[in-house]
Amino acid sequence: MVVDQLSDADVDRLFQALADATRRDIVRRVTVAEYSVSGLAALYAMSFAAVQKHVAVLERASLVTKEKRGREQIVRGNHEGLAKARRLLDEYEAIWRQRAGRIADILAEG
Amino acid sequence: MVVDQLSDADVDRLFQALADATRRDIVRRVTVAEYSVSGLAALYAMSFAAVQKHVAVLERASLVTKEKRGREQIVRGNHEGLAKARRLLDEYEAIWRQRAGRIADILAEG
DNA sequence: GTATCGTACAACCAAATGGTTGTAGATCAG
DNA sequence: CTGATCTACAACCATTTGGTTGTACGATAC
Repeated sequence: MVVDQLSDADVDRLFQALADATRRDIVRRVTVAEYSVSGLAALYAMSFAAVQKHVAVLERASLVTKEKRGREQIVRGNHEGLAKARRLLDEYEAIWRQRAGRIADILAEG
Repeated sequence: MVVDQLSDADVDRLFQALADATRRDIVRRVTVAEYSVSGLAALYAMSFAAVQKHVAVLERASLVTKEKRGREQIVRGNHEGLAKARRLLDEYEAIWRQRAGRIADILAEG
């Protein structure tokens, strides 16, 4: 049962966003607690602009959300994006199990 | 409980490999049935060499395996890679649920 | 008001990506 | 043996990516 209405481009963006260690670390951190962009930037050995770009990539992939608070931009984990990624991998697993089932059937027949 | 011994680079390769629609399609197909590299190449509007590169990316990410049979190279889905990716997302989900639990606790206290 | 902080964004650069064509080595068919 | 098929890989090209520095602007502190 296909539930999500995700275009190929959406899925590309999702996995692409997850394909970087710094971004995965950001996702973990903002899931546990709130961070401003500069708060995040302070954690990594790279420029503010670089971290800001990473956050933008995660936002486009629906893995985090940003909310303006005063002059800060608060970054939070977005469960929806993560859930979508998981559901996609679940579909692949389902295909795999079907295949395993068919093989078992064939062996049972033979 | 962390089970896998995956380096950041391994995880990068995994998600990077999944971040392309052609490659995801290849993974689905070779999970369902066996294909030679040229058999796969016939399915897509791109050169044999391009498809071969995609297969190589998937192989490095442990999402497919190749096995020589005569002059053909048979490509099959590799469940291990897929399972690793899923387990990673499961860990993220676990972090999310812990967070949700903490929030529930705070609300219960307050 | 002025200085500072947090953010956004442009311009730039090196490296990686996703594609191409061409060449060459194995393997199989006749 | 010869020719066709399957694969691998190099060289090349355009675009994207992940980083940099610099500039600009709104919000805050003094």
